[in-house]
Amino acid sequence: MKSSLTTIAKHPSISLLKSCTTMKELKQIHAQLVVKGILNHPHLQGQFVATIALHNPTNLNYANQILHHQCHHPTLFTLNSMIRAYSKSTTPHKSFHFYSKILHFNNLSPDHYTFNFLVRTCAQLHVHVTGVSVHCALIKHGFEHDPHVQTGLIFMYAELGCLNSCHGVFEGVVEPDLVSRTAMLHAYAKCGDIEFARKMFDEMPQRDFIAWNAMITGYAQCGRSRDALSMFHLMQMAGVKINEVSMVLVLTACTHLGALDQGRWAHAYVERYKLRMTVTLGTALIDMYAKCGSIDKAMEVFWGMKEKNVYTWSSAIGGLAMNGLGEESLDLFNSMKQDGVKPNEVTFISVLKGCSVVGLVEEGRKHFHSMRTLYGIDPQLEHYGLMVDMYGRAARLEEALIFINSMPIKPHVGAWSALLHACRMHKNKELGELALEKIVELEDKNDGAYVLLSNIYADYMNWEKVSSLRQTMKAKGVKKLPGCSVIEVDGEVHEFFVGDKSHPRYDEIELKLEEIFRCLRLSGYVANTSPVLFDIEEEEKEDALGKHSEKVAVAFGLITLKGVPIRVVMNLRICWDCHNVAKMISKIYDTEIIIRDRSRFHHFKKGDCSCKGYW
DNA sequence: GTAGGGTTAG
Repeated sequence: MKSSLTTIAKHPSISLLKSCTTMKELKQIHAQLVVKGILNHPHLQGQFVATIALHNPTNLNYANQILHHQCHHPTLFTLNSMIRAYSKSTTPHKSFHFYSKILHFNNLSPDHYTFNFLVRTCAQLHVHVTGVSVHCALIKHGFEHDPHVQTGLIFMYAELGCLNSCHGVFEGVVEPDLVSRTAMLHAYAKCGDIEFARKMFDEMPQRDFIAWNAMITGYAQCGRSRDALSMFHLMQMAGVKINEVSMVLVLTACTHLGALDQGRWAHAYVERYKLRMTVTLGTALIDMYAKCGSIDKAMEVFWGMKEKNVYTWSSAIGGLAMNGLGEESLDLFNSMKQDGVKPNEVTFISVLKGCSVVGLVEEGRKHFHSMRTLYGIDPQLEHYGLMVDMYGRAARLEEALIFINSMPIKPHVGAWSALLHACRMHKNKELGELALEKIVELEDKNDGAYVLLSNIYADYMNWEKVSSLRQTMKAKGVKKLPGCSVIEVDGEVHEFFVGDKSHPRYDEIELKLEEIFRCLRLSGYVANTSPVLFDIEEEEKEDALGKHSEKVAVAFGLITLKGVPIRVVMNLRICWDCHNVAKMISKIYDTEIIIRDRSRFHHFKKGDCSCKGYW
């Protein structure tokens, strides 16, 4: 018996399996096993099914069929492998089918592996009751104290947003180690308590590179990108090993900050230390370059990547669209399909942006419909919002309204906001009023909507309406989100909030701003004070406008960055006056200015902007 | 022969 087992384990089919890439090859081996009548050998069956199921997610159905039709007595190992494979798939709920099989066979009963994989499934599913039932089941079967299962549970409850439950599980861990502590740190960060996560990190008896990475992730995910970068520098100083995951995190932080210099530094670091260029790392690089205004470099990285997944393609398509290169983004979408990569809902967000930015309405409609007909993807609110935006930019406001009214789901703030933006762009007061009404119905403190409508009134010099809108905002307690702009100089990130004078070189900046406005006025600049809602004198309005964070950041850029393009990232949409000023500065000071606002890039050069006045 | 912590696009 022993010898026959060894023979089977060393069966050439098994070693062949590992290098199998195509379905055809797998089927050949499958046929051999069936012909030789050894598929039901417990050991071999497990190996075969597990290898197929885990090798490639598209093989899962095949593994499932084999199990269903040809394995009459599946082993625990085989069924566990199926649960494991489904827990990582896009249909994790199917894991439960195999769990019930384990319960159904009298000779089988779930073990610690079963529950470990099942807990992963629940984390993927994001269904609280299911998670809790699995937790109860594993207690019943006596695996509550298994350290692997416990860590899995902490991870699962973190995914479900139940910090208390994470805590409960962690308290039951007899000897917390590096792994369970890191899982807990991750849970705190994931559930929004970053300070406590940090406390936990600081109090850890030892920390390895994964613990550091988890802490950096925590900062990056709650929007504290600067802290994420500082943490990375501390990690370097502590002499901890830095791997490609750390660099993905650094790049993500750079992307959010628009910190191109530090992003370039990270790229150089990856090359110098020959870190593994994984798909994730490559994608993070593409996204960083694209969102920091260096789209050529982004595409260079993109074309240099051997392996690309749907994230990689979507990033590149979205990056091109964001940089105003709509046609190129659509070409790339075609290449993606030719490459056999199936687009998902995020890809279509990028594609629709590409259509919208160059006004390709018919093409956009075609892609929108293909989502459901060709790919079985139900459009989400974002997709509807982008369609409205597309009609709106193309000055087809009535069609935009018809589109909104024909939505099968209740139109959201985003759809109406897209219409309102279009109304501002094409100066349509009546539709603008309707859009605001709808937005306020849904979200009565939406500052952006009030500001936009008041801008429309201001375009018509209807100051009475501007002022009455201002009163309404006051009465309802609507507060404008303070503008903030970020600029990177010599690898250091400077943040400017509107009205904040705390920057150490603020006096110099103020002098520079005065100089800029003197030059601008000589060239015929008249401030467009319409975005200033306050009930103040014209001169003061101009002053408030002059202190918009993007202007302060650009002024600082002019002082510090001689002959280098000025790159600014801001949190709001750029206002019309700042847009105008940036155009003029680019001409008068003969400098390139690249501003990334909430929705897109503006490349200012020789008095013009790449957005051609549409944003 | 299976398992625990960190990563990418909106």
